[in-house]
Amino acid sequence: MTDTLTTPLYYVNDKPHIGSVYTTLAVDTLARFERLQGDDVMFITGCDEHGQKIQRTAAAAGVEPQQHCDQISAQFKANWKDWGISNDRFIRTTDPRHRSIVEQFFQRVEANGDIVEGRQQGWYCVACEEYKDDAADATDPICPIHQRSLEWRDESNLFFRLSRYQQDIESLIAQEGFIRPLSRRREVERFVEGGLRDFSISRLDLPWGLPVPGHDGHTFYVWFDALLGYITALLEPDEEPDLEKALARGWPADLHVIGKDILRFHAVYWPAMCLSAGIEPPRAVFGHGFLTREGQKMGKSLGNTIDPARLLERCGADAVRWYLLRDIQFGEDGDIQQQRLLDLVNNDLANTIGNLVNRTVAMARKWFDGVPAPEALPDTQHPLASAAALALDQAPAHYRALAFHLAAQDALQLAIDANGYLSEKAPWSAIKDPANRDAVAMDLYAVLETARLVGVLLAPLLPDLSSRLLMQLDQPAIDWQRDAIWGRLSAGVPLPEPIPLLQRLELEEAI
RNA sequence: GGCUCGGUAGCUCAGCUGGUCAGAGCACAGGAUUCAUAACCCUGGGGUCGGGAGUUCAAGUCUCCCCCGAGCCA
Repeated sequence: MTDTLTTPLYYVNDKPHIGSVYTTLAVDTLARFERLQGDDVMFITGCDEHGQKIQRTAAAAGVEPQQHCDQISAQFKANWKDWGISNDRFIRTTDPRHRSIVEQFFQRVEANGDIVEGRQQGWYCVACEEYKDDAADATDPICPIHQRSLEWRDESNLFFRLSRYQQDIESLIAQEGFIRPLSRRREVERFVEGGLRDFSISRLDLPWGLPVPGHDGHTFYVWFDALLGYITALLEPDEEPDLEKALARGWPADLHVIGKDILRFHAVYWPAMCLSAGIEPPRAVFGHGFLTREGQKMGKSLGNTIDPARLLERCGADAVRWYLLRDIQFGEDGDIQQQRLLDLVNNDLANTIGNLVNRTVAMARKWFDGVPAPEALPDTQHPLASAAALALDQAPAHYRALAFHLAAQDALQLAIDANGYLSEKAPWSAIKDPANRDAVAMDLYAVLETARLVGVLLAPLLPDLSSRLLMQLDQPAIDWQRDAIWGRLSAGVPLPEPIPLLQRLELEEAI
């Protein structure tokens, strides 16, 4: 059974921004968690490359649309590599196989009687790729989102008969867990209650799009073809594009993770399209919040955007992942603050966790040449074993619920407990009396074992830091089922000289 | 303009169905300690819970109105 997880297929209008990174880091964390659990995961990301907006952006840059798409999507691909994203697929909607999948899908929908011709006239925003509801006699209406003039369109389009799926969609979104977080569900419910209207799925005279089979001059509306990318992505590399084969490789998707702004497309339009084609709708959609910066909305016009590449270079993936996923409740809006990023990364990662490992390994080496081997290993009654059991019990549920901030807390609290335990036992004093040697050995073993479990707990969230941590204990984690258990740390083995897990961040200038 | 979500200590937020709910972390101040990345441990100050009215024996916690922020729609 494959768990299919997706990010949105990012629009190649511009290079990756921090919001795309945020979404992708979250899905990466979930994907890593599931793999550690032993689940078979299909993690999909990619790019959405059609539409008038792309065509015009390319024209403005003086290049062919395909060339533009090649450039931008290559940036996305490289970007995910730099961030260490563990995606299994990177799909581009200009992949030739995608066209074939879209055609097959469309034919099913049409055969089902859900495609009708209609006339659409009104004011259109190219940036939104959407018709607006401004009055026909309006003079020079402006798109409220993009602050740009709308264009008058009057054309014959193909429509998808969404209205036929009113009941199906109502019962789908009523399902527990289909729309998450729960606080976002009502918004969609209200929209659906208002009555679903058929929507246009094609455009005339738009060369940069996939042609609609059997309807000369029509190309698919970007949204119609983009969402199908989730299915195309399931194909094995170089596999012939067959819809059934693709579906067999991991459909339905278990979870689409998206920004809250495109919830409707994923929770309403897309499931209806699937139903029409006789395909199971996705199992769940998670709409997360937006990021602001120092209390302000980020935007080009404000000049306060964050360049992800620069952020990565300055801070490193561990630090950014920790800050974004531990400090912001995934689902809610969040504010990025540089000082706070520094405080949290330095306190939590460098001081609390990093220093815990460093000091404990140092003591173990100094007095025992490695992991101590006390006469009796601390059993599950040990206070740290109880603390670890609690964290190991809670963290999986937190990861599964995409409550990354809570999963982070689970691991962090365990490290805090271990630091507290060290203070309480003060092995550096106790060791001065040879009579205490075995007690100290037991204490240090317990703390090292706790540190190891902190590393295991952090593996999905901070893969790099986690592997460095486990390396220092000479216990690389491979499998959660096997390693997330108290007492697995081998006693009596030598330990390498400790290296600080994470250097404290110092940022003079703004990121 | 309509809908949805949010507005709790300087900052980020917990507070479910109303009665130890006024909390945590960070920041700040003081103390203790030396194994360690000037790290770790302990203690403390600080908020009329966006504003107003109402329901109730009792309201961050319910109702109504208003203000601010975000998203969706018009």
